[in-house]
Amino acid sequence: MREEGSPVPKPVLTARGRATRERIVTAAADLMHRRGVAGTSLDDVRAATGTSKSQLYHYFTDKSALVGAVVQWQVGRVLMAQQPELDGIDSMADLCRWRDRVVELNRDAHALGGCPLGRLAAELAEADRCAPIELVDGFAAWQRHLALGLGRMRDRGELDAEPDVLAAGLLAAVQGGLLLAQAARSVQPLEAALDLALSGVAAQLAPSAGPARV
Amino acid sequence: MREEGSPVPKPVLTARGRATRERIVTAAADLMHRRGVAGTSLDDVRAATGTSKSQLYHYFTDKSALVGAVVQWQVGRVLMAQQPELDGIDSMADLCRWRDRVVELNRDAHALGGCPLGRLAAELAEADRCAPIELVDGFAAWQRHLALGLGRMRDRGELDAEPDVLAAGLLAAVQGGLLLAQAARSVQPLEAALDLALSGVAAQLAPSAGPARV
DNA sequence: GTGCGGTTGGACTGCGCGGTCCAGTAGCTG
DNA sequence: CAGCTACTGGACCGCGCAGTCCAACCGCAC
Repeated sequence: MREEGSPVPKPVLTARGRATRERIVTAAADLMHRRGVAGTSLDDVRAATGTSKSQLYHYFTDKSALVGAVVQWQVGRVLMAQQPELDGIDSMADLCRWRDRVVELNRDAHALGGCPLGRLAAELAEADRCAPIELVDGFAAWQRHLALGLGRMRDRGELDAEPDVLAAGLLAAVQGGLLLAQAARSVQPLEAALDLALSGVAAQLAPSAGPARV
Repeated sequence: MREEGSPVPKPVLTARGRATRERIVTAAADLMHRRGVAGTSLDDVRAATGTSKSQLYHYFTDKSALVGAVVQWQVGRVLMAQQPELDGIDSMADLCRWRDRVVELNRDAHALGGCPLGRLAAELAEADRCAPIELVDGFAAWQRHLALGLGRMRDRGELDAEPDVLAAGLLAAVQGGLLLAQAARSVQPLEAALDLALSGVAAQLAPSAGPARV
């Protein structure tokens, strides 16, 4: 889904070019996370990166192309931040460890900013226009990672439910929890959301495995 | 929280004035729900309401004041749309009926737009600046309605958990589910989120009551 | 050295935005 | 009727925005 031979001409970049492009994307991602996409002007990005207007338009056709790159970058960053807990899910205890990791990440950020992907999703998905594909793909990838772990649990007979549906519910709990956490400036809603969702997962553990702590 | 003798002079409004003001708020709420706050200009509102610039500034000191009024109006509207299911919660079956109502509302909207409050929250709560008080109050009111119902269940000995925490988790499930539903253009994530959360509530029913359908 | 293409700086443009201002009208009170 | 005030219409302003353009600058190949 990246680096493929796309229909666009794909301008060749030197090492210096790639570095500049990445500087732009990371700074833009940070600004857009803090102030929103609409609240971030290209001049802001220019000032934050010490670049010039022509550079922005050299590497990106327009602002929406930059936003697309930011979305892709944030998807990778969010998934990376949950490693190795996300990919290591193989039991109810692992799931709780992942929960703790997500809460810890939000606590480190002082419950500010919410989820970068959630923020982008809320702002970019308008009623008329569809959410950018990169964003939908990002959520799908996140959900798939969760579903893989839940699938392992099911295959071992520990879990008795559809992994994809559970994963969607867990992801929603994260997003909703982070949204309320940001509004309330407290991690408490995130913890409540995750605990309730995990309790729902635990309720569907196979009887032989017995109940787990939540 | 409304109509109190606030420190601002509170200009007296005639019947006509009130009607115009309400026309502005409702149209602005609709536009901001569809295109976001930043994506809605005062000229858009002006055009949609057939009013003039001076009228907007006659009833609202500036755009942020209009946004505040929109938030308050949406809070009322969202809570109203869930009546009577929201206030009638008194058992696990009632909770499921409320779930069905929320899903139905989103299905009617073709899974577009998400929750008006969620959208406003994501856009207005920036990392630096706090979310508007009206919005935080709105979420708190919503959570309180849920907690009241859960509290009734607990008082009857049907439920064995903290109503406030459960309510926060449920609200997060709604918000996250709606966010993902909007991104995916499908009610499925919302259903998964609510089912998982309700399963978590069911898991905390008092033993004597026995498990309920989820 | 020369040539060339990726790269950079920054002035410039057109426009849409939030916000201001003032003159005019509707509608109520006496 | 007069007079007051809420209300309305619309021209206007300054600014910040996305996007354009062109001249210069590297750094590598030969």
